Amino acid sequence: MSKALIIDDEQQMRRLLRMVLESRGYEVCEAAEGQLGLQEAAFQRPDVVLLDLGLPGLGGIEVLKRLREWTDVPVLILSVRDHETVKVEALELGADDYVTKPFGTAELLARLDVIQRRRFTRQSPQIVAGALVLDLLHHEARLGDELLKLTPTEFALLKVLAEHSGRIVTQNQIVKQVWAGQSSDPSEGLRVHINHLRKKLGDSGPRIVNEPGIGYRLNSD
Amino acid sequence: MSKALIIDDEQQMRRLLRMVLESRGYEVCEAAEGQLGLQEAAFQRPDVVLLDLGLPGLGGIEVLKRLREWTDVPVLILSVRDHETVKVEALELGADDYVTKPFGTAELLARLDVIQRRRFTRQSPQIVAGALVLDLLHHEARLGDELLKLTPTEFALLKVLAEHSGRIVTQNQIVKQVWAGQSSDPSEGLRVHINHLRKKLGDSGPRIVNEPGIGYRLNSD
DNA sequence: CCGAAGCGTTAAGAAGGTGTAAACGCTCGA
DNA sequence: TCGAGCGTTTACACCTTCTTAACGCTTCGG
Repeated sequence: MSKALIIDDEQQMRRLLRMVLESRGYEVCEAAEGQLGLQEAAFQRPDVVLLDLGLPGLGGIEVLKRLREWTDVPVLILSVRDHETVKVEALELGADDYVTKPFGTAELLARLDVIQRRRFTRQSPQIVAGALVLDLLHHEARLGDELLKLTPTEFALLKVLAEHSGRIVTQNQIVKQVWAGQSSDPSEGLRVHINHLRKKLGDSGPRIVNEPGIGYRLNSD
Repeated sequence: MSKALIIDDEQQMRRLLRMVLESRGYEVCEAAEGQLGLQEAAFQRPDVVLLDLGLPGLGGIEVLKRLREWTDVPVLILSVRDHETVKVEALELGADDYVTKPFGTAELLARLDVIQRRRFTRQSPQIVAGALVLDLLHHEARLGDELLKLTPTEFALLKVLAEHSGRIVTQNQIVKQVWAGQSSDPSEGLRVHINHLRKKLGDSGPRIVNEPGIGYRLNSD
């Protein structure tokens, strides 16, 4: 049986959600405030979290952020606002889906189903090259424990190199994949981005070595 | 789960293909136009591409050509035409197989299976001459376990020699292939590059022997 | 024996590719 | 409207690679 954690300050909403969820066979626990929600999450280890964005005190976004620091539990966002920015922010922080109040119970349950099903099949597609790990889903690059701060172009570039880790990738291949379908000729700028990447990768991690006249190679040792 | 990319301008065809593929467990993405198809291919990284030859705008042949500039993803050609010439052209450009519309779903799936199975067993085109292995795709030259560090010219030169391993290659032939399309006359400099190659090949591996007045020969023993 | 032709080897200048920093222009959000 | 972040361009120093030239060696025919 799955366990669900509700974090919402309105008691009425909590009661409604509890009824719907219990009727569906969920075990339910609640928290009326952000800080308590985090404690409950750590203590109860729910299988899914329903999080209201309009929390007093510690806001929903902040709760989600702290939650994501240590767990990947699926989070379904509840909000009366339909501000696109907040929605996007929440999803980028790793929320799994979003429902706008008021919502029908059918819609809620449907989205929960999707999340739960995804949970078992999901594992982020990722590319590993030595200590370097690229999480394609979350657009994250890690070097050991450290989270690299890469621009989109840098990420795409590193992705191409890491996909063929240890082998040469032609400059042509790199340009075609990173700048797919663009008319401008970035063959000059490629060197600049390589330079940036090398700086961010540092001295200890994998190295990007040049094969003069041909292309680049990512050496993961 | 494998990911398939459909590039076809007819929506009906795309829908049909999507149904068939998804029922087989493929994850499907689509593009209705050639240029978009190329972008999708770069972005989505499909495991197989289904490409219609009769595309408006950027034609199917052209799409295949550009695709092959940077990826080896298996491509299955779809076409209403049964023109032998186009078929041959596509296959020579590196298409993996060909289905003529209208086609049965069984036939389509069978060919996809073949392509997918081949994908895992396939290896880069390479030239072998004794202990020397030239990987043309990755621009790598190996002598036993050792990776040779060759300049582009040296690699091209060694490639010509290795292709005709054990046979004489005329100086003329060498120059024509290595310095194809260049105006300068490097017939003098050839000796220098041969010299460099011999040094890098060492004493134990294959030897480049001279046939006075004629050309060179690569002896793989 | 001698000279010429072809080849191997080395060195040095020329050409082109690469690393790096800085400046510019663009987009997007505050 | 402004500023931050990012992509791109530009410029220049540096290094690799290519080419050219020179010289000594071997071979072969006169």
